[in-house]
Amino acid sequence: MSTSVSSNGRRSNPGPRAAARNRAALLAAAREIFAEHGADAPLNSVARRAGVGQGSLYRHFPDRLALVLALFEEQVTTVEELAQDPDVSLLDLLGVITRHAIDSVVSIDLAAADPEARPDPRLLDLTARIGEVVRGRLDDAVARGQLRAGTTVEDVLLGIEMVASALTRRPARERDAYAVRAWRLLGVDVVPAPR
Amino acid sequence: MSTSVSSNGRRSNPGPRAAARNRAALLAAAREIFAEHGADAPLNSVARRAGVGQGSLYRHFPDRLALVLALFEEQVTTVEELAQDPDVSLLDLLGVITRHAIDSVVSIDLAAADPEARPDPRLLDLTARIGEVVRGRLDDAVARGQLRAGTTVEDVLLGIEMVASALTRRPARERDAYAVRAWRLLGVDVVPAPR
Amino acid sequence: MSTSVSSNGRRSNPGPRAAARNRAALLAAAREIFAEHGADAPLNSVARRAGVGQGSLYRHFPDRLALVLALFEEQVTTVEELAQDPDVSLLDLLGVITRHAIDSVVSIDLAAADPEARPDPRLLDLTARIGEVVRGRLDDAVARGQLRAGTTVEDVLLGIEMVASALTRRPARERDAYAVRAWRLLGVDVVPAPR
Amino acid sequence: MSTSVSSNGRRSNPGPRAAARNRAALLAAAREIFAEHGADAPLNSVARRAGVGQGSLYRHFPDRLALVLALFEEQVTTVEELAQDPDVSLLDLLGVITRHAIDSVVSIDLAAADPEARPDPRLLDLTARIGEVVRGRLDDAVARGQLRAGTTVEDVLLGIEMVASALTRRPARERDAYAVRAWRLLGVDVVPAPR
DNA sequence: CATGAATGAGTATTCATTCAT
DNA sequence: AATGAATGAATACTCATTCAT
Repeated sequence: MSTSVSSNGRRSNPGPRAAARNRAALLAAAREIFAEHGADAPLNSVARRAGVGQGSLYRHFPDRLALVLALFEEQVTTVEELAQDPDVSLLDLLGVITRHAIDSVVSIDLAAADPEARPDPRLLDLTARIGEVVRGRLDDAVARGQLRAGTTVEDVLLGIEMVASALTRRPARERDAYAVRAWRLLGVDVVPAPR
Repeated sequence: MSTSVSSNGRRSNPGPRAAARNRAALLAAAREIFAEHGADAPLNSVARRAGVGQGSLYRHFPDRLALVLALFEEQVTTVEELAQDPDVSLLDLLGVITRHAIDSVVSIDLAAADPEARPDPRLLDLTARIGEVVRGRLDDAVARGQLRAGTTVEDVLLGIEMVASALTRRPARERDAYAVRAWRLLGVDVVPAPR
Repeated sequence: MSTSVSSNGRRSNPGPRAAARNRAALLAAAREIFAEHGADAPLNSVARRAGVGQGSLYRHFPDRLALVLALFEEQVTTVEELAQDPDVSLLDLLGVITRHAIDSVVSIDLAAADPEARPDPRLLDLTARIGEVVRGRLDDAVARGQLRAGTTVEDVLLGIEMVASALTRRPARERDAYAVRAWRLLGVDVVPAPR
Repeated sequence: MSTSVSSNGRRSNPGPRAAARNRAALLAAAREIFAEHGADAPLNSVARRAGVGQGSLYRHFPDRLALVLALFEEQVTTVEELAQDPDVSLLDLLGVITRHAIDSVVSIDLAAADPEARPDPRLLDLTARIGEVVRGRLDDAVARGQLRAGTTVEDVLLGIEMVASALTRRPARERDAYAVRAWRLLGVDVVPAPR
C-alpha cells in the first residue's frame, strides 16, 4: 500500500479516487483475515490490513454481514462466469467452489451468527444462484458418471455445505487433502482447483 | 434449590456437599446454553443458568475448553456404555452420537476457537475413544450392510464430523431431519436417537 | 431537483447558481432534522436530507453553531419584519416566536453545547434583537392588559426561554397545547401562531 | 479514594466489600459530571471520576438511564423525607427541588434522549411521587398565600419543569439567581435551599 | 463551488478472568 | 469451597471534519 502519511500523523486523504481501490483492498483483507481467524475476526483488523480507515470500512460495508456477503458474492460470480464455458464440468465447478471454501472459510460461517435467526435473504439469493449453476450441469454430470443417478440439486448443495463446514475445523495446510477425502466419502471425486 | 439465604442476603455457603451438585448444574446449563447460542456463548450466562457463582464456574472449569471437553466426555462415556451391549449396532451408536451433536452442538465447535492451533490432547483422546467404539463395530456393520465394504474407522469419524459441523448451521427444529439427509448422502441410514 | 447526472455517476457540478439554493435547502433540512431529533442530530443527516454533499454543508456552515445561528437568525428576521406592522401586538409576536420554538426547537438548544462556555456573541446579538422588538411593544402590551404592569423586557425574554426550553422535553404533537399551558402559568395568554 | 494498585498495574480487586462504596462513588461522580457537562457526558468519565472500573459502572447501572434515574430517585427520596416534617412548607420543598435541579441538572435532561420516545415508566413514577408530595402541601401553601388560589398539582409540576429546564442553559454560577427570577416570574417566591 | 469518500478519535458495551470475603 | 463484585482490555460503531477530484 502506498498510503502516504502527512505531517500531522494522519494518513493523507487520497480522495474519492481511492474508493474502488479501497473496496477491493477491504475485500482482499477480509478474505485473508477471515481465512486466518474465522469470520468473526475483529473488523478493525480488516481495516488495518487493508490500509484503510475504520470509517471507510463501515462506509463500504455497513455491517459484518455485508462484508461477508460481498465476499461470497464475488465467489458466486466467479463460478457463474466459469459456468459459461460448456467445457467446464460440474466437477470442475465443485473444485472451484471447494477452493473458495478452503481459502475464505466464509461461505459457511455466514449463518454462524445465530442459527436460529432467519437467514438473510441476500444469502439465500446467493445460494440459489449456486443452485442454478448446479442445475445446469446436473444431467451432464450424471451422464459422465461424476454423480450417482438420481442426485438432486439439493443433494449437491447439501454436500457442498457439509464439506465446507467441516473444512472450517481444520488448519489451513490440511484443508486441501481433507476436502478430497470429504468429497470422496460423498462419492464424488472433487479436487480443489489450483489457486 | 435448597440453598438457604442468610441474613446478609448472600446465599449461604453450602460447603463441599454442593461441589458435585454444582458441577452437574454447570454441565447441564452449559449444554443448554451452548445448544441455544453456540459454543461461544458468554460463560457468565452458563453460571447464571446454573444458579452458581462466577467463581465456582472457574473453579470447576478453568477455561471454556475445560467445560466443553467435560461435556464431550460425558457424551463419549455414554456412547461407550451403550457399546457394552452387543445388541447395539453401529447405526444405533451413530444415532446416539447424532443426537448429541443435535442437542449440544458442542462436539464440533470444539476446535472452533482457532483451527490453526494445535488441537488439545484431551480432545484427541476423546476422538480416539469414539474411534475405538467404532472399530469394535465396524465389521459387524459392514456384514449387516449398514456400511459399504472397505469403510474405515477414519471414514466414519470423518462422516461424523461432516454431519455434526453442518448441523451447527441449522436452527434446532430442523436438525433432526437435516441429520437424516446428511447421513443418507453419505450412504448411511442413521436416525437420531430419541431424547 | 434538476440536478443532472453525468456519465461518471456523480451529480454534475451546477456551478455557483446552486449556491443559494443549497444554502436554503440546508436550512430547511436542518429545521426538519433538528425538530425531529434535537439540535445535536448528526450533521451528515442534514446534508443528506438537503440532497447536498457533506462538503457543501461545511462550506456554508463551518460548524454546527453556524447552522443553528443561521436558523435562529431567520426566525428573528421574520419576527422583526412582522413587528413593522403596528397592528401586530406583543402577544401576536410571542405567538410567532412560540411557533418557531415548537417547530425548530433550535432557539433554546443553542447554548446546549456547554452552558459553562461563554455564549457566542452572535447568539447574544440575536437575543438582543428580540429584546428590541419586545421593548418596542412593551408599553402597548401593558396598556392592553396583555402583560402585568411592571413587566420588563428581561422578564419577557426569560419567559420565552422558560417556555421554549420546556418545550424541548415534549413530543412534537403535544407542544402546541403545552406551550399554551406554560404561557398561562406565566400569566400571559399566548397562542402559537398557525404554521 | 484509597484504591491501591498492585504490581501488575491493575488496580487491586477490593472484593465485594466495595460494592456499596462503589455504587455511592458512582452516583456522586455522576452528579458532578452531569452537572458539569450535561447528562450526555461520557459514561467512562463517570467511572474514572468514581475511581471504579468500566465494568463496575455497567454492573451497577446497566444503561445511562438507570444511572440518571438512580440520581433522580435519591433526590425524590430526600424530598419525601423532608415532607414528613409538617413544619416544612411547599416553598421549602420547592427550594430543595430547585437546589437539586441546580446541582445535578439531571431531573430535566432525563427525557432529553428523545422527546418522541415514550417516557420511561420509572421516570413517570418518580414524577408521580413528587406530585404526591406537592398534593399534600397544596392547600396549606394556598392558605399561606404562597401560591395563587386555584393552583393545581399539575401547575406546580409544570412550573418545576419550566424552571429546571431553563436552568440547564445557564452556567453554574448564575443558576441560583436565575432560579429565583424564574420562580418569581411564575409568581412563586422560591429560594434555592442551601447546599 | 460542489461532491462524496476518507479519516480516526471518541464512546459504549461486553466479557474473560481475578480475588476479597 | 462458594460467592459475586471488580477489573479493564478488546471491540463495534458513530460522526465531525478534511480533502482530492
